[in-house]
Amino acid sequence: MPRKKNYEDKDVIEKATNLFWQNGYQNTSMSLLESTMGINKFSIYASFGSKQGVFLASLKVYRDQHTPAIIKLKQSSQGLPAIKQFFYDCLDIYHDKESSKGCLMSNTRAQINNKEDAAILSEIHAFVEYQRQLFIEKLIQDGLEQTVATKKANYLIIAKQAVSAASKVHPIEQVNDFIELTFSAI
Amino acid sequence: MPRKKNYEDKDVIEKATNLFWQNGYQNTSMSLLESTMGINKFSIYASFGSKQGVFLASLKVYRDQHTPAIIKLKQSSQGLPAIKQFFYDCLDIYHDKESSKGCLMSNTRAQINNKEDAAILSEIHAFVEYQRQLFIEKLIQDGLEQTVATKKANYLIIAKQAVSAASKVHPIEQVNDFIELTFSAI
DNA sequence: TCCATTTCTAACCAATCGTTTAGTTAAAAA
DNA sequence: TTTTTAACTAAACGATTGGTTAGAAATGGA
Repeated sequence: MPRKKNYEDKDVIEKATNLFWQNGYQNTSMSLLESTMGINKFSIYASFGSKQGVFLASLKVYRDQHTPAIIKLKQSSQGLPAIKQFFYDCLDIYHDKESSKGCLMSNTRAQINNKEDAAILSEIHAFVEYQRQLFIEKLIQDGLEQTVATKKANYLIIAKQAVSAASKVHPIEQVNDFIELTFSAI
Repeated sequence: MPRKKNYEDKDVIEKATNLFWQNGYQNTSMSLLESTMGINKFSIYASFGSKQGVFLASLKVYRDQHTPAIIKLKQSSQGLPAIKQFFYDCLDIYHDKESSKGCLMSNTRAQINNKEDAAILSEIHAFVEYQRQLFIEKLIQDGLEQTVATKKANYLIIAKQAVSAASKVHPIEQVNDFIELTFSAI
């Protein structure tokens, strides 16, 4: 009996994701979201509850973009080389015609320090922790001991953060060199 | 003939520096600066022109805090080991009773994306580029070729960014491990 | 056709942002 | 002591922030 929505949550949240990715959470205002998503503030709040709600939904969209690369890594028979390939696959995700926007998760963690954004930080932590566990799994698959694998996974997680930050500032060749040298260390 | 100022620019800008370092540029409001610096908004604008002016002055204070570590690196007879020591010296600067605030320059570069903040980004770029050149200089001192030294310096600059970001999130032992593995690669 | 229900538009809210200004106070030159 | 000049206080500026709401428009079952 009610009136029908003339937009799909999936469609508008994808536009929001790209906007957050470009501008960051704080630098993306509700009015900008309004015009980019193509729907009214009322509709945004009806569908997502708050600006943070829109962002959390965007993080899920962003997370899902990694699923192919994650599956590829998970199912690889190789260990360390597959992790390196995963670095390059993610680097591809960061890039968007000529320039890199970096990793939305890493970007956000660097921009947020309010306590009220705990839900966001927790989502980011889960994203990173999942990858860390996956790295450990693959390194053990290579025959490494648990403690050694963990240490190297910690190293790789920090290095991956660096790849995200560096891709936004440094030329792609320097980022590639960084990845190669990073993996030559272990 | 005029009335005397009852504050020193040097004193109030030091307080502003710590505030920016804790909260970031955008999350530090003029009212917060007012109360922390202990002077009125009028005085802030009289002395520094704008919020960006306060921040640029803060960046200079921050830069100067690195002078001892820079001199130590510059005058060292060692090459790569001295650079590693420089990493640890900077890590000390980031730490402030129990927790790390990271590098103010790195933090800011990760937080800023407005075009109007070009002056800030240029200051940061100069800070980083100076260190990159210094790394190249020390690596050549080790007997490396120019091109090889440059490649390794690029790697180290990205790694140093990573140290800053990681120090804010990961336990100190993991950051130390990262530094050791980073330098074992070259 | 009427009614219940939901989405839409558009104006509006209080709070806060960085910045400015009118008016007062203090201090040194005259 | 008077005058001049700059530093001070405090209030307000217009713009923008995230968020709300009243009422019109649209839908489908009765």
